[in-house]
Amino acid sequence: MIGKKSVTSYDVAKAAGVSQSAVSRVYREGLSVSQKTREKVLATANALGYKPNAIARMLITKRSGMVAVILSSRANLIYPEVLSLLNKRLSEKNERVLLFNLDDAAGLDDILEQIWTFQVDGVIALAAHFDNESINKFKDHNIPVILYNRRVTGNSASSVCCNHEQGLNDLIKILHDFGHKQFLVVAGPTESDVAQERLECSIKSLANKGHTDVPIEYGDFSYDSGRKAFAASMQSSAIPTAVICGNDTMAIGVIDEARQNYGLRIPEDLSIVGFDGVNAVFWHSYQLTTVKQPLEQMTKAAVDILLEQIESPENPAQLRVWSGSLIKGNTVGPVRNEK
Amino acid sequence: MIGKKSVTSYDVAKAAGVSQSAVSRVYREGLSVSQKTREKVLATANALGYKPNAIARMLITKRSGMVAVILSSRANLIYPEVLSLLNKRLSEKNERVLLFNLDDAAGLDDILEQIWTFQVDGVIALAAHFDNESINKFKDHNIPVILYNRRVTGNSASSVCCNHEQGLNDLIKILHDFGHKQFLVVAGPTESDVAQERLECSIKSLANKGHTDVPIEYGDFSYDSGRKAFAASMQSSAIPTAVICGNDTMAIGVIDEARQNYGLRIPEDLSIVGFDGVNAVFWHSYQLTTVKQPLEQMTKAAVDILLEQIESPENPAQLRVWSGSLIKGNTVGPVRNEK
DNA sequence: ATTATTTTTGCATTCGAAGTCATTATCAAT
DNA sequence: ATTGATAATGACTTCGAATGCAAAAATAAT
Repeated sequence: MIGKKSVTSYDVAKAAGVSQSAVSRVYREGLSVSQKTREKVLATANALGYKPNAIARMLITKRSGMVAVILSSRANLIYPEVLSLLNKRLSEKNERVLLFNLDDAAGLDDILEQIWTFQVDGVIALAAHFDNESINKFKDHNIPVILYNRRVTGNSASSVCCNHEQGLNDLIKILHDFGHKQFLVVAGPTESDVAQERLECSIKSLANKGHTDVPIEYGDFSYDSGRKAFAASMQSSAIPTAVICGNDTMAIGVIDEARQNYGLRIPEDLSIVGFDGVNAVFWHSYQLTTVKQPLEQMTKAAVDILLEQIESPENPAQLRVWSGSLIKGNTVGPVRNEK
Repeated sequence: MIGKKSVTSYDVAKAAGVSQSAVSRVYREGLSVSQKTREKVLATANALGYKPNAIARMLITKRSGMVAVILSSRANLIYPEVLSLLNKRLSEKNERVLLFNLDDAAGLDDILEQIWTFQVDGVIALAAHFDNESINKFKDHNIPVILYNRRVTGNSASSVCCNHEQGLNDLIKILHDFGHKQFLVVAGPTESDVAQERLECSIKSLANKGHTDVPIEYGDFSYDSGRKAFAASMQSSAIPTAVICGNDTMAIGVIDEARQNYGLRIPEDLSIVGFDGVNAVFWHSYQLTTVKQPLEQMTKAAVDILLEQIESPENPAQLRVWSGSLIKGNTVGPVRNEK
């Protein structure tokens, strides 16, 4: 019962009375095989239950048909959706997803090692801990990399990004036009590039409107960290009337903290904006004003660019940026006149 | 520049002045190599940047070092967490995750095909559309399968499950003890086994307490479907005082629908329970009473059992069940006396 | 020192499909 | 019928590491 040996192309060849090469040709595109042989091979292959061995094929063709996707298990709620979209698109292109979790810088070497040995065709990276030095290693190994929401200096890797600057400009314009003057920025973890970029864009955009020295609290993208950040801010001297959060989940935390522990009404007493556009922003209790990342476009482009680079590695790296779409929720309103 | 050819064991062998076999042996466990050669090989390998080619190794050893994880992109929020945990545990055991998305029955054949050709060492399945017939095919291919929250008749596959019956008994006992008599069950999609089992357990448990002919509304595990289900129920003749939901996300939808469109207070006017224990149940606006799946235990066991079956395929399939832990939120209370 | 024993080592083969190349069959044109 | 052009075919080699086996070296026992 362990004698289950798999059917090989030789078995099919023998049974069909042709050569192994013939069998191989039948299973590849655009190779010269007569109609007769093709049918004969397909028939016997079917009868024997033959399936080409992907491993053997990888070895000789140097194409594994696998793309490494690297992500953090961080609280950033959009990653599951991104992953699902990526997987769908990649499988349309006949590539599989080999998944890697990168939570702290320590695990990086291990993952890189595996990526080399598994000879993946390409890499899509969504992880936070991913330094420039590592990115350059991929060029040495001739493995194309697409960065998701992370620009890189130099031309070593392509990237697809949401236009955080534009999104935050939109959000901050609304707040500014409503007359807000006391802001709080709740930033994501410092090791995250996305968090960093959103923070910088926020500061810059606020400065453009004449708001400087805006206080900053740091969180880790999680609900609880949003609550803590707001609570900390309320202990300080500068009480905000508008909070700009590094992502939606923290924004939701801020909403709950403000309501529960400070009796504030949203948006009458406090305006709050987030970023990402996760499902929960539409929930009635929150209705967060935020910017939705164009995930479909971004993932589609990520896959398209990656495949293009796999086919033609000499093509230059490219950067593509999409604007997010503003979601007008119910968490922003005119500043209340302090008595 | 395209001449980047990878360093092979032969290259190392030549440079180190030993045979290719020697190099190979250095990289495997428990094979006879002298201290001297080991060091010599390791040193030159390091100098040349040699990394064993996993593909070639797979071909000869018949172990791919990859486990297929099959999941639906369904709204079930715990999957991302499960996936992350599985990935972590599997990588500890030196196995990688090859990811497959199964959303409708149509895609199943394609996925199976890929699983055979990629010679994965095992499969962990969390997907809804996964019929018994397919499960049996794995036995033919000698590929062990672990089902997540899905029991199978016969002994063809192992499974790890949350004890839905116990969890629902706990929840329903609370509702019953509070005097509820008018129930509504909001079930998940019929094609999901988890949804099906939770529905059956709910019906049975309610019947044990003397509640029969309980109305049922069906959703698809999403927030919106929870809202719709509750709205539909309110159109009917039997107005519920307690709602038992097939998962947390739908329960949250029910809460919002009840509050927003029917002006009901939770739990004073309506009691609601969910199932899963996702993060959002702790959010202040909801504080859902629910049962948390023991994900850590389940994922750990899934991986342990899988590895065991990979090592010893003759071992019988096993079923392991854990009780979930009750989360006492704030969405359950005594039934209000109708005027 | 000699034999017996164990440990190291390299040769040759294997895994399964793909691709090169020379050969043969097929068909059309003259 | 003969030639030329094209399509189809199979023998053989390749990818890179693992392993059975026999030979060689190192060690132990006598």
